[in-house]
Amino acid sequence: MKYRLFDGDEHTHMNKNAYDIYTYLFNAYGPQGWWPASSDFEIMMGAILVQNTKWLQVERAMTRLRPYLTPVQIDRLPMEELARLIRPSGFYNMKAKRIKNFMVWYKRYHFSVAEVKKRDRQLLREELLAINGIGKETADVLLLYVFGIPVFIVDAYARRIFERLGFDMPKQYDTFRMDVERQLPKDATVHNEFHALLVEHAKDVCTSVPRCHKCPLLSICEQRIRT
DNA sequence: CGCCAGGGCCATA
DNA sequence: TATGGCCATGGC
Repeated sequence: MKYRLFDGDEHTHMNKNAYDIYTYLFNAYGPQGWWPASSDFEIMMGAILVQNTKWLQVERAMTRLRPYLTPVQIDRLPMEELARLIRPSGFYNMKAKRIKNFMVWYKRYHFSVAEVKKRDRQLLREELLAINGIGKETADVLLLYVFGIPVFIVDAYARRIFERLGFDMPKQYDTFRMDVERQLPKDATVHNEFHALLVEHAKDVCTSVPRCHKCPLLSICEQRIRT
């Protein structure tokens, strides 16, 4: 038996589960104040470094990278040197190249977040996705946490949590993303917190795939239609 | 020891 | 469209 997340009329209360989950998590954990970085550029680097890696490894890499943590310096850094610095994050050759690819794009905006923000949202997402090494999740992290655009980030944690709660999951990234976005206010702050809260919840209690019967979130989700 | 983490690309069918 | 191999470190 599975629960359906996104069936029915989107204007009925039956279709507000994503927002109910958000509300529960926010009340349980409080505001998270993400992304864990002290500058926009650090968020950009972190977004790439965290690909399929634990955050602890990103912190190690970031510590080594911090003396060079400005766009101009990273842009100047030889690929081999960059790879050496970010080694603890794993996949360091790939990621060094991906950072370089990203820098080529960012340079077109004169390393200015304000410049990028002038761009149309849809176009901006497409531009980011056109960079080799920037996939949908990484693009959405940048859109949300750097450029303040309200998007739902579909990561392994989000999939795992919704899966564990018994939802019949959309397979496609954008399908899942848009289904959730439809249920939340188009507010960057809400999406910012939601993603952070899902990560927090995942690290807290939802640490493995098998279904959890104790999670308090289940009582919220059980109000849903059964299939 | 083996498993896997806040992915993404590319080749193949 | 959908898998599978690949990239690589460090914690458990």
